Amino acid sequence: MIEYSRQPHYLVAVDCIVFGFDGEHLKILLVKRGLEPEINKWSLIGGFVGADESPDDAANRVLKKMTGLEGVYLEQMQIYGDPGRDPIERTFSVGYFALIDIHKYQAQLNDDYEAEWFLINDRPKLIFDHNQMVADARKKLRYKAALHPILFEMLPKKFTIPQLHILFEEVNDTKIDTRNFSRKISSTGLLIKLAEKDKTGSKKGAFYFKLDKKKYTANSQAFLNLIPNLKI
Amino acid sequence: MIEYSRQPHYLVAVDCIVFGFDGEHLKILLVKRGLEPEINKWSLIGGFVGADESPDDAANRVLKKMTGLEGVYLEQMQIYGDPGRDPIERTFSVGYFALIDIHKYQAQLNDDYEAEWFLINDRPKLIFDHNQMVADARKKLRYKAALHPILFEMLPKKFTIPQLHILFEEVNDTKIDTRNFSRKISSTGLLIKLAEKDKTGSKKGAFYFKLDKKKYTANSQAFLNLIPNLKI
DNA sequence: ATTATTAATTGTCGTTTTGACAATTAATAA
DNA sequence: TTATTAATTGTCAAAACGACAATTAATAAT
Repeated sequence: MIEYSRQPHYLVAVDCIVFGFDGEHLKILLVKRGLEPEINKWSLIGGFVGADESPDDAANRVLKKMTGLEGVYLEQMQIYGDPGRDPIERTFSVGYFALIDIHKYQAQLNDDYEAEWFLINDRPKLIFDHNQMVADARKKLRYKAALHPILFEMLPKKFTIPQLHILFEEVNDTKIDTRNFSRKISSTGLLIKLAEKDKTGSKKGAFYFKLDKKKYTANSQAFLNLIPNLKI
Repeated sequence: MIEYSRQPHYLVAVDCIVFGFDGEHLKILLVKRGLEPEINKWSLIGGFVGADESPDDAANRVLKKMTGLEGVYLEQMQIYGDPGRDPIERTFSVGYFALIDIHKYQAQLNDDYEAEWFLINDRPKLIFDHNQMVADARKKLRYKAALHPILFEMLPKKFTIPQLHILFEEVNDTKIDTRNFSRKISSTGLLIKLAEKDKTGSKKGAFYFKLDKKKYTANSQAFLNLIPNLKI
């Protein structure tokens, strides 16, 4: 008879791929690892799941510590649990991706934890299977963002259509026609046009928009087909 | 400094929601639990992750044992890890859902393991958080099946359009217009019409179809929008 | 042999969505 | 006043969509 006591016990951790957008490029937040093995090498932000917290709790705790932010958009990807993925001891890791407004990130934490933002396409090699995690996160972000309005999570409260446009192009690594993009975004009914314009970067200026929070909350799970000619 | 040795260690398990289709209704496979606590109560099929296997390995092992099948369609849902979800000891469980051809299921295993198929809408209460897992699995199955051609995994090699139609209606718990359904399924180009007809259940008979394996493999990740007026 | 019955199969049409395409507008700089 | 630059908006044909019911192929009944 199988009994609990005879079963092997393992460490369980979380690792977060933190995405941000600086107005031009998609970025991820990495830290220099603070413990052996592989100390001082670049890794995802993460930590062990404590005795009294769920994996989601642990991810939120780690995010709070490393970004200063609470209530971040967080999505569980999958569990990474190949034997030997951690050379010291069998460790399972629950992978998450997080979307944050990079401007809310508390920059002093860079020094505190040796954290740094990297361009998604120009990042250092990471420890263990973290490179695979990043690849998986990018794929899942692309998938989800094609169907659901989640990319707003990476923009400030006021943003312009051109900003949103660039973000979509960055995430999907493709060019999107401005006319069709505007029409599609507009047809979601999720945006509210503000009177103010963003004059940085152009003479004409681009109108600011904000999210219609009510509709956004109500429609956050809606299928939207936001990417033309989508193939995954 | 955080060190591995000071961290708590936990049990890690897998639990599988096994879906099948008997031609009329969606069903799930349940077993009477063979160990304390909650022995002899209905539960999902599952087991602990062994020292030398990944969670995917463990899920496949458990599925092989309980259904006799290998290479089953298996999809990881999420990890269940609330403290206290298992009253004996902190245990994480990786939830999977599996789609199998119910006719390939080896029925003698019913007796060997006290396993039984239940209508998805008429099933016993399950142990721990397994009821939540089933609800999550149903939702995820619906989501995935709306976008990707995965329901074929629950049908035999030869199947008819009416069979497929009923399966879609069962999964989505809604009526779907036959004309629009046929057109949409046909437009995927995934089906090959056979000469043979299925005469059971109607005088006219319904033509058998089979999957175009090549296109299926190539398109298994394609977005298809298979459900009309989809809201999730 | 003809008709009745039953379920499978197929077709139409107006509306909406899509994707490919470039001209216009609003502001500042020259 | 004109030039410049980026934001914004419009058209059109093709495809996809959803709502709708008639026809067909087989067997059973008369």
